[in-house]
Parts: sequence; C-alpha cells; structure tokens
Amino acid sequence: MPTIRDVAQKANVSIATVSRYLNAPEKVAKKSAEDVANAIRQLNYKPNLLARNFFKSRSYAVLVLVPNIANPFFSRVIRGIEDIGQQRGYAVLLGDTRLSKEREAEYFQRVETRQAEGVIQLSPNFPGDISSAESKIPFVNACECFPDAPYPTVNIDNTAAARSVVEYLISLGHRRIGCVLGPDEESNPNPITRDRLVGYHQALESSGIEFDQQLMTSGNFSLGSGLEAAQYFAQLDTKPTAIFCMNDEMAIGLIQGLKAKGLRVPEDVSVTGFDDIEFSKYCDPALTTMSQPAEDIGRTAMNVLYTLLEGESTSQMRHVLPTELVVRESTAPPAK
Amino acid sequence: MPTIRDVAQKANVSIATVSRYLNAPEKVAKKSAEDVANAIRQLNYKPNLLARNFFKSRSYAVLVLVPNIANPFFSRVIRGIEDIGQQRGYAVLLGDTRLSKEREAEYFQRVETRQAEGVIQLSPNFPGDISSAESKIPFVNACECFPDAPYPTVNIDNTAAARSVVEYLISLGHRRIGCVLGPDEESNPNPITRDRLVGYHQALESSGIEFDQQLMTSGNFSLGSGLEAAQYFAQLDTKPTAIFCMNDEMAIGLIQGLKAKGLRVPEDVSVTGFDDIEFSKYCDPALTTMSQPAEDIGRTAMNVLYTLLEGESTSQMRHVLPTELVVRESTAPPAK
DNA sequence: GGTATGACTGTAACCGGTTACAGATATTTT
DNA sequence: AAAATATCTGTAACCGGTTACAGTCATACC
Repeated sequence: MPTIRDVAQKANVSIATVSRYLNAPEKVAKKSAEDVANAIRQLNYKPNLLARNFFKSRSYAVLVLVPNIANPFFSRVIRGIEDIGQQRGYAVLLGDTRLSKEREAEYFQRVETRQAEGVIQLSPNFPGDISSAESKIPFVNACECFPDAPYPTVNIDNTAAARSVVEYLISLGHRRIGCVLGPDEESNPNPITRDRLVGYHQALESSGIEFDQQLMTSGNFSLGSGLEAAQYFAQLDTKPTAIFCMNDEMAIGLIQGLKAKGLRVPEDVSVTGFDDIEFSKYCDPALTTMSQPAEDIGRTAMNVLYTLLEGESTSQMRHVLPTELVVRESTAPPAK
Repeated sequence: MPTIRDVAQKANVSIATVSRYLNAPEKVAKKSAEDVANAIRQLNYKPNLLARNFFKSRSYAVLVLVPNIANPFFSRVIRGIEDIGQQRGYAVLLGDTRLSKEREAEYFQRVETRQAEGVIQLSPNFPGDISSAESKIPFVNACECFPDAPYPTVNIDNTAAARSVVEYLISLGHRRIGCVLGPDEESNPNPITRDRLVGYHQALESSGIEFDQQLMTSGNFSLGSGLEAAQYFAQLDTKPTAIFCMNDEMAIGLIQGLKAKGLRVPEDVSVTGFDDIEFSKYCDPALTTMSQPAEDIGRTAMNVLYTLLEGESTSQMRHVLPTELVVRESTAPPAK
C-alpha cells in the first residue's frame, strides 16, 4: 500500500505538499499539483483515513442504537439517518440492541473509545452512566423520547396524534373504543405508550365518554401481540365497536385475529393503527392509521447530531414533526 | 481525555507496562497491575481505539451494502450479520445503496481508505473495479449471487426452491401457473430472478406442461408492483389458476389486487410468495411461501468474512442454506 | 559464590497522516 | 535598487497507542 511518503518521493515534493494538495489544493503551485496528481494516479494512492482520523481525533462515524432493525418503522428512520450521514460524510454504525442493556452498553463502548463520535438512540433510555456522560457525549434521542430528556429529541406529538385518531373514531359515532397499548412497565417505562394513552384519555374526556379499564389490553408492538389482543376483545361480553392500536403491526395482527373469530372489520368493529408502515396499505381491509414521517425523523435526528458534532450550540432541543391521519377501509360508523 | 501516558505517570510505571496490562495482563507483575488498575479507575481512562486501530492498521469494521434497508427480508439478514459482528468485535457500517451505483461507489471508498476491512454485499454486483480489487479486498456476496462469482457466496438454492414451489402447485392440480418475476434487464441482470425462473421452467417441464409467455409479468419486488401484476392477470382471457410470485411483497400486493378485482384467493386463484417475511403469516389469506433462513444467511456471511479477515484461507467458497416450503391458506386445488 | 534462567520493566522507534514554523523564491511597492 | 509582501515549499514535531529490544533484579542451580 503506497503511503503519502511514496507519493512525495515519486512527485519530487515533500509530504507536506502532498498533504496540502489533498486538503487545500489552492495552496500548492500548479506544477507541483500536476506532479502530485500524476504520482497519485500512477501509484493508485488512497489516503489512509485511519491515520488522518487518528491525528484529528475524529472517527466521522455515528452510532445508531435501535431495538430491532427488522421493525419496518425503525428501518425507515434509519434510512433517513443514513441518507444525511452519507451526505455529511459520516458513517453509520449499526447497533441492534434487541432490547438488551448489555448489548446497548457494549455498543456504547464504541463511543467512549472514540470509534463513534455521537449516538442516535431510538429507544427511550440513555446508555451508560448518564450523570457523568450527559454533558460530554453528543447524543440525540429520536422516536421514543421522554419530555424532560436532557438532550435533544426528535419525535412527533404523540399525545395530540393519538387524541386526533380517537376523536376521529368518536366523530364516526363510536363510544366504546378499545385500546391496544404498547409495553409500559414500572421498571421500563415507555414514553410513546404513555403519551398516546394520554391522548386517548383526552379524546374521551372532551366528548364526555367514561373511561373503561376493561377496554384496555397491552401488547409489545408485534404482530403476534395484536393477534392476542383479538382473543381478549373477542371474549368480552360488551365488545368495543372500535379499537385504537398503538402501532400498525398490532393493528394488522388484531384484524387477522378478529376476522378469525368471525368479526367483520369495519362492519362489526373499526380498527386503527399508528405509524403508517407500507404494509398497512395492503392489508385487508386497508388500515386507517396515523402517518409518521419516519425518514424525516431520521434525517432530522442526523442533522441535529451533525450540528452537535460541528460544535454549533444553536441547536434547538425539541424537534416535533407533523403527522397526518390517513383514512382507509378499516374504519366505519358503528352498526346502528 | 486521559491518555496512556497519564495512566503510566499516575501508576508510576512506563507506558509499555500500561499497554501490556491492557493487552496481556499475565505479563505484568501483580503489584504493577494493581497500580495500573487503580490509575485507570481514578482517571476513568478509556484507550483510544482510533490510535490502536491506526497502529495495527485495522478498523475492525465491515461494510454492509444493501439496496434497501427498509425491505424486511434484508433487514433480517442484516440482523444476522450484526449479531455475529458484535460477537466477533466487528462494527457494522451500514450502506444503503438505494440501487445507485454512485452511492455504492462512495461507500466502497470506505474500504479503500481503510475505514472498513471488508464488504458484505447483498446485491449481485461488485462495486468498484473488480479486476484490480478482487484479489485484495475481503468480500462476501450474500442473497443475490451469480454462480460464477470469484468471491465467496452465501445463499439458497433458488432454482431448487422455486421448482419445489411450482411443483407443489402442480401437485394440487394446477396447470396454468402464472409468474410474477423480479427485475432482470440486460443491463442489470438479477441472479435470483433468473434462477427462480429456471426452477419454474424445470417444474413445468418435468410435468409436461407447456410454457406460456402470456402468464409471465415482471415486478420489482415491491408491494406496488404486485398490485400492478394483478391488473395484468385480471384482464387476461384465460386466467391462471395459480400464480407464483418471486417474493412475498409482490404476492401480498397481488392478493390485494386480485381481491379488488373480485377474484377470490385461493378459490379462484392460488398465490405463492417467496421469503416468508413476518407479514406473510398475517395477510388474508395467510401466504403459502418458501421460507428462507434470512438471519442465518447474515450470520453465515459474517462468519465467512471473519475467516477471510483473520487470514484463514480454508474458507469454503459456496454456502448454500436450506429452505422450507410453508403451506398456509393462499393455495388450494383449482376449482372443478 | 558465581552463573544461568526467568520474570518483569523501560526506552524509544514506529504507524501515516497533519500542520506550525521557518526559509526560499517571486512579485510588488516605494 | 532595496524593501516589503505574497506565494510556495520543506523540516520536523505531533497524535496515542504497540512492541522490539535491552536491561534489571530475584531466584535457582551447580
């Protein structure tokens, strides 16, 4: 592998000139530039970025922590991150945590050892020791964010969005509206489950509908947990006429489960999702859902991290992106 | 940020001893080890891997090139890659090429400049100049592989798998079997479309069924192109009684399209997919499909790349993983 | 007691870039 | 023509680790 010294020798200049040619060509004389260019071509020289990055003490890489890359919503967010990263010259290090704290911590090591300069976390928690680290490590939280997070966040207004979905169901005439929640344990609180639940409550309240705990059941955002939710609702004496699911996968699983139990969607029960993943348009019936700008969330997160890395402190702390209700076939007024 | 010299000073030893403590603790005396450990703890020292990797001229990172990370099949493959990478101490650099040669080439730069040590490519082509590079750069091709590739490949036997799907349809009694192909242009040949088409032909042939070009239509592996395929088949005078789709997304799109045209699946027409993505279990009717071990493909690819990087040359060139036909609700014998 | 051996340690070179600084040359100014 | 300035260049130090090599010291052995 040729080094900058080989190039310098071949071009009859010093290594400083070669380095300048690569980084600030306007500073080298025309003649030297030509000689260097020829030498580089002849030797097929590529600068060793391991060396450059070491000297500059920068890796030009960011770590993305995601609970599950196979989740279509997250993978779209990552697409957005990756797109801007590429534009800005930053590599994306993938960290699929599989919800394991240990894995998360292992990945986080990459930042502490300088292999990545910053982190975009798509889960709600801060890996490592937050008190010692929060000020030092460029960190952006996207998708699942607590409102009091001490670092920049990028997400949607989950409360308002959930509220508007439920208000839409109410406007169709529904009064008994079930809800399939996401996970939210004491030990592992989930901000999006909480915020969307608040929106659900607000919608009921503003229409004077009484809350009924019976109509609540929890899932874990997977297709399978939607299917299980269907079992729950099917055995209820007084069934809901509509069900608000906190993501699309659970809604799709729920629809399959309801149909298997002989319930028709939307004639017997309306179903709504959340996220607007691509498959929602292609399930049967096509899913009414709240669309999130997934790629934009990713792009914004990467842009925010970029300003953090470039040392600009003007960076805004809260970034809230717009959502849109997409009405399809899975919702209808309740049967008389 | 404390360096190894700070630690050495605080522990009253030389930097060599600190380095040895970190890399080969058995070589340092108990007393020194304790002193160093204390110093490291007090200073909260983390070795700068940028420096270590530079000296060793290794990045401990691999580049994964994927046409579209949002594709659920690919994202599962990446999960597998990532899992083994993590175990082996390699970071995964994500390269979402969006089928652009330019982006692919930009990413490939990361290898030439030493920011990644090897490449796992999930598309069929070799980025950059193959003739000059093929011998030098550790490269593994997974998923979409040409049989004569001059580098290790990891995939399934697409021909045999497709053949067995179509044979299954024939065994149900179908004789007019449509096919939704993947992309495959002269300028951009696609090995999996080709191989699966060969399997389709073989199945017909061994049952003495004549090939009918009318029953072929092309898609691009997306849900939307499945929907379009439905338009094509619906306007045919003599419709197929079964349709073999070269992936699940197209099959799911096709089913929606057929249902919209008033055709029942599987009563009027059976549909099969390929891949067994998670959603296939939850569409209506649940999809009969050929299951691929996506995560295993990823794991195997990463393991092969690992042996390449560790310099073991025993590495086998062709890795063919097993598939399994999963029969669900979307297939049935033809009407009367 | 002298020597051989083994366990441990420190010095300094090295990896391949970047860049501060000083020096050389050409150009402009007076 | 001399001085001032601008343009370009080269030398050498530096980044923070790793490691070859030589050296010190304690113990074992004859």
